[in-house]
Amino acid sequence: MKRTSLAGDSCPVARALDVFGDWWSLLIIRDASLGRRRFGEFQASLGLAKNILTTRLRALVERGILKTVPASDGSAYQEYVLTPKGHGIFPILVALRQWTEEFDEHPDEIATIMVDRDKGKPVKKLALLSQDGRVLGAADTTLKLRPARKASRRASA
Amino acid sequence: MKRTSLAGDSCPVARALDVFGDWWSLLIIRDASLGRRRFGEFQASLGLAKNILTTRLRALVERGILKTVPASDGSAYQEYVLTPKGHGIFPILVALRQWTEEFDEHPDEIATIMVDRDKGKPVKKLALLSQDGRVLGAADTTLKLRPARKASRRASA
DNA sequence: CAACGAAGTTTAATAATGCAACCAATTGGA
DNA sequence: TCCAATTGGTTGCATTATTAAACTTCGTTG
Repeated sequence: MKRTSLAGDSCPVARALDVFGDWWSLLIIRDASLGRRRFGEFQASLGLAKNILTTRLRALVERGILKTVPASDGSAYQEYVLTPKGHGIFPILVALRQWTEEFDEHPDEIATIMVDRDKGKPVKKLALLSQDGRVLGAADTTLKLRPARKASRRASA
Repeated sequence: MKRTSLAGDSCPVARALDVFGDWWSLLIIRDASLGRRRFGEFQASLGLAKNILTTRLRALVERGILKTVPASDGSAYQEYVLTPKGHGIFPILVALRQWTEEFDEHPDEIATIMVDRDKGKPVKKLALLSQDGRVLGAADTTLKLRPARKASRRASA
């Protein structure tokens, strides 16, 4: 079976999914972005098996999403915190959240809303803008082949 | 495996992942948003096993992301197209794409860039704004308990 | 109407997941 | 200081998912 790896794919969506596209990683990242850091915190919050959590944490560290830091409350245990690369996933979490807010069949089951810390008011929907400031929908965009950057650096197809 | 269902979770991120958080669904949705509609197109593009594709397509139809339409080129086969709920996933695809563009170790392997159809220029990064127009980062946001919905007042925007 | 292709289904092997039990090091407490 | 509980795992085993490939069932084509 050997779950097909998407790592070599040329599509950036696939490449992202290859890094954190499994069943648990994004939830771990969500928890981390909410300030959870300890193995036990993740395990209690997510309710996943500990061996799976071990595997996932290791993979996320390996891929540069999380890093382990020695302590924080003085104990000899280690903690898992987001790297900048991990913090960069935040917009994806927001997009997922907003999709549920808009399309879920049971919005009454959603417990939380995202607000800006200053005013406490709900944030606006993520907006995709053109360089001249127009709001773009899916139909207003296209994909173009990435212009070749440096010299000849043709990896695989 | 019995992949634990996230359907009943109160976190909107988990609820979204429950719908299309598996290994293939988002790629199928990506393909659909690029205009692919036929079983064979998806299979050829994604290179996944046909039985898996069958399962995934069925699940996505069941969950209201895709719908089957009778034809389009006159043949008696059916096609799979995005519903509005499915089109709503577009920002998530954009967010995934932009994360890879920013953080991938091998950006030279990314084949395409997203441009606005009018000008052909790259789109800007998704921006999260407060209601008064400030750009918000993860640290500028918090989660609040969703206010209980009043029956008489109108639903929130 | 025979052959071909599209769209699945079935089957069997293999890999990922979940659960529970186990274990070593750390910590807290008496 | 010594012991018990907690933390952070590891190990086995049963269960479920994924995969590739062979097989089926149509519709389409020559």
